[in-house]
Amino acid sequence: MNHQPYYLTTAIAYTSRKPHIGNTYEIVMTDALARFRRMQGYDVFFLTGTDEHGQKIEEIANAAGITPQAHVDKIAGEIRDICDLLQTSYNKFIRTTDAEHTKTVQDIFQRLYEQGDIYKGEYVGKYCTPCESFWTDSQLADGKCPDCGREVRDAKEEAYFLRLSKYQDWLEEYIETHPDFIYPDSRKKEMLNNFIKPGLQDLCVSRTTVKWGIPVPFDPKHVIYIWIDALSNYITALGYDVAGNHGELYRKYWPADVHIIGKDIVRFHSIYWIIMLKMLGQPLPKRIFGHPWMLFGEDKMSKSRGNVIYADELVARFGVDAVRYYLLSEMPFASDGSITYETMIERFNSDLANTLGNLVNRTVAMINQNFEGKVPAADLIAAAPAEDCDTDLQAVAEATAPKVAELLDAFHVSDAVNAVMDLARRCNKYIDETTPWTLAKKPESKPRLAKVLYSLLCGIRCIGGLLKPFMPTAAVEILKHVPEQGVDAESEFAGYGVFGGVAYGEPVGEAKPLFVRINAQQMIAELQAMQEAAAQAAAVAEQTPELEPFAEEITIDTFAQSDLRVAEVLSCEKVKKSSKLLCLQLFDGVARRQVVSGIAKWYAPEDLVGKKVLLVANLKPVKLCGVESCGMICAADLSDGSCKVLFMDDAIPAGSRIH
RNA sequence: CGCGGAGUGGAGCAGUCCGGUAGCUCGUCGGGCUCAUAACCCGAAGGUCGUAGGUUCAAAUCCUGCCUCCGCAACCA
Repeated sequence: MNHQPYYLTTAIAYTSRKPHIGNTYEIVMTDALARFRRMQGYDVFFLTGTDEHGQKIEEIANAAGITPQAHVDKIAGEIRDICDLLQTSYNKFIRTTDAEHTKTVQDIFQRLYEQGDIYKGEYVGKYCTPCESFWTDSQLADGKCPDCGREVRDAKEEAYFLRLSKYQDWLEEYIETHPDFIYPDSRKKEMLNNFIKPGLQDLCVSRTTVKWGIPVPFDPKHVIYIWIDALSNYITALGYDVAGNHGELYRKYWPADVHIIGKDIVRFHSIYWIIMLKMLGQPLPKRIFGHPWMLFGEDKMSKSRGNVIYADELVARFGVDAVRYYLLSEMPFASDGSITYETMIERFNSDLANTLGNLVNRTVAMINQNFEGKVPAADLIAAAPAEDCDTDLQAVAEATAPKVAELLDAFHVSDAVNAVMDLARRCNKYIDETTPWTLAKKPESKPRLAKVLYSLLCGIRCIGGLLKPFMPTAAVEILKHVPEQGVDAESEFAGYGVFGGVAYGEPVGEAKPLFVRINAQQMIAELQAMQEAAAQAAAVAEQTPELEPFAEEITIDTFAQSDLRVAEVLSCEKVKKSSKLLCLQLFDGVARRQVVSGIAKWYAPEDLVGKKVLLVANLKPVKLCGVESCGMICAADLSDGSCKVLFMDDAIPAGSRIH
C-alpha cells in the first residue's frame, strides 16, 4: 500500500466576479486526479482558493460602494460554493487575505530583500495610468506599456524588483534537463523560446498606486504586487516558514507533485514562481501542467457576448455527475475544448443514460426477476463452465483499471473516462452474446444465467469503482447495486481491476434509471430561451455601460500642453508586420506627417482617406512595429472593446487648433 | 523568414515518434433482439488522411515547398 504524500494544486481564482463553467473545468479535473490518487493510496493534499488583491478588485468594490474586503468575501464565498456544488474534494481553500498567508508573504518579501534578490529601484520612469503599472525602460515595448500597449508618462516612482536576470541561465538549463517539468511539451517550447532565451527582465514586484494588497513590511507605502502574493499561496497554505520552522503540512507535502493551471499562466508559474523558490532555497514542484480552455462553441465565453454558462445553472439542469462527466470527457488533452448544449445533451443521453445507466438498470432488473433480487449463490455459478465471451469480458474488465491509471498518470483525463465507458459497452455486448432472457426460460440453464449475471455485476463493480474519481455520486449509486465482498489488492483503485468481489446472496436493490434520458429538442428550446434572455440582459447593461472613472482634476494649463489639431487624411495603408496598425499620411495644416494608429480591426484604409480627424500634434514620435508615428489620432473606446475614430466637420480647415 | 500547434468519412477525435489492410465515439441507413431508459447488439454507406513534389518495393506516417486555421509573442501614441 502506497502512503506517499501527493500534493496537487489549482490556480487560485481571481475574485473579480463569479466564475463561469470554463473557469470551473480546472478544479473539476484536479479533483478527479486527487480522488484517483487517494484511491491509489496516496496521502493526498489538494489545495485551491482565491486570489483577492489588486487594483481591479479595489475598483469593482468602489463602484459597488462596498469595501474591497466585503467584495472579496462575497465572491470568495460564491467560488467556494461552486467548488462544493461540484463536489470537489479540496483539503484546503486558501484566500490571499488570510492572516497567515499575508504574514508569510511579508516574510518572504523581507527575506528576498535582505538577501539581495529583491532590490529597490527608482525610475524617472514610465507609468501607465490605465494599468496603474510602472515599468522599467527595458520592459517598455517601443516606449509603451507592455501590458496594455497604451502610452506611458514619466513618473518618478520607487519600486522593488525581483532579480530574475540572475537566474536565467540556471532556469534555462533546469527546464531543458527536466523534460517533463512543463507539460505539455508545446508549452515548454513556448516558454523557452519566447521568454527565457530572449532574456529575463527583472520584475517589478511592488506598487505604490495600489492600496488593496499586502504592504511591504519595511516600507508600507508599497504594496506587494500579485506575483509574490498569489504564487506564494502554494507554500503558505502548508505553513511554510521563512526561518525554517515549517508547519507539519509543509514538511510532509512540499514540493508539489503538480500545479494544474490554465495555459495562459504557465509563464508565471514556470518562470517567476520557480525562480522565487530557487531564491528561497526550496525544492521545486515536480510538474506544471498547463491545460487548455473550455470554449462555448467557437467563442471564448464572455459576459458581453451573453454566452456565459455557469456551473450552477448546468448542475440544476443536468446534475453534478453529468456536468463533471461532460467537462472531463469532452475536454481534449492539449487543444481547447468546446461546450455546446447540443453535445452536452447528446453525451448525456448516449453515454450516461443509454450505455451506462441502462446497463446497470437492465442487469439489476434481471437479477430481481430471476434471483429474487439477490446475487446468485457461489455454488450455482460454479456449476456453469466458462465460455469465450466470459473470459473476454473478464480480460477487458481487468485491463481497464491499469489503463485508466496509465492515462491519468499522463493527465489524459478524457481518454481515461472513455476507457471506463468502453468497459460499459463491452458489458452491453456481453448481454447480447449471452441472451440471459433466453436462459431464463429454461430451468436447466439456471447456472449459466447465474454466471452471466454475476459476471455482469463484476463488470459493473469495476465500472462503478473506476468512475469514482470522475462522478463520485453516481459511482456510489452504481456500487450500491453491487454488494461488496472485499478483494485482495494493493489499493482501492487496483481493487477495481479485480473481476470479482461481489458478495453472494446479498440484495442488489431496486432497478431504477440512474440517468433519465433528456428530451433534446425541448431542453434545447428552453436553454436557448434562457440564453437569449441573458444576451438581452447583457444588451441592456450595454446601454448603461460601466464607465471608466474620470481622471484626476487638472488645470487649464495642463490641458493646454496638449496641442490638438484638425488634420486631413491624405492616404492610408496597413502596417505590414501588424494586424492592428494602420499607417496614415496626414496634412496638419503645415506639412505632411505620418501617424500610426491601432484601428485596423475596425477601419479599412479607404474608410479614412479624405476625412478630417482630430490629431494630438505634439506627442513625442515613437516607432511602432518599426514604423515612425508622429502624433496620435483621437478615437473613442466603446464598451465592447471596439473604437470609433472622431471625424471632424469638413468645414474646419486642416491645422485648426482645438481648445 | 518571431515561437509553437493543428489540418484524417457529416461532427468530434485517435493513429504519425518506430513507414506495411485507416480506427474510435456521435450521427445516417439496414438488420437483429426484447432483459432494459424509443434503450442494447450486428452490419452498411461515407475518407485522393490540407496541397504539390521527393525518398521507398511500400507513405496519413519520413523529407522539401506551399495553402489554411489556432495558440503564444509582438502590436491599438
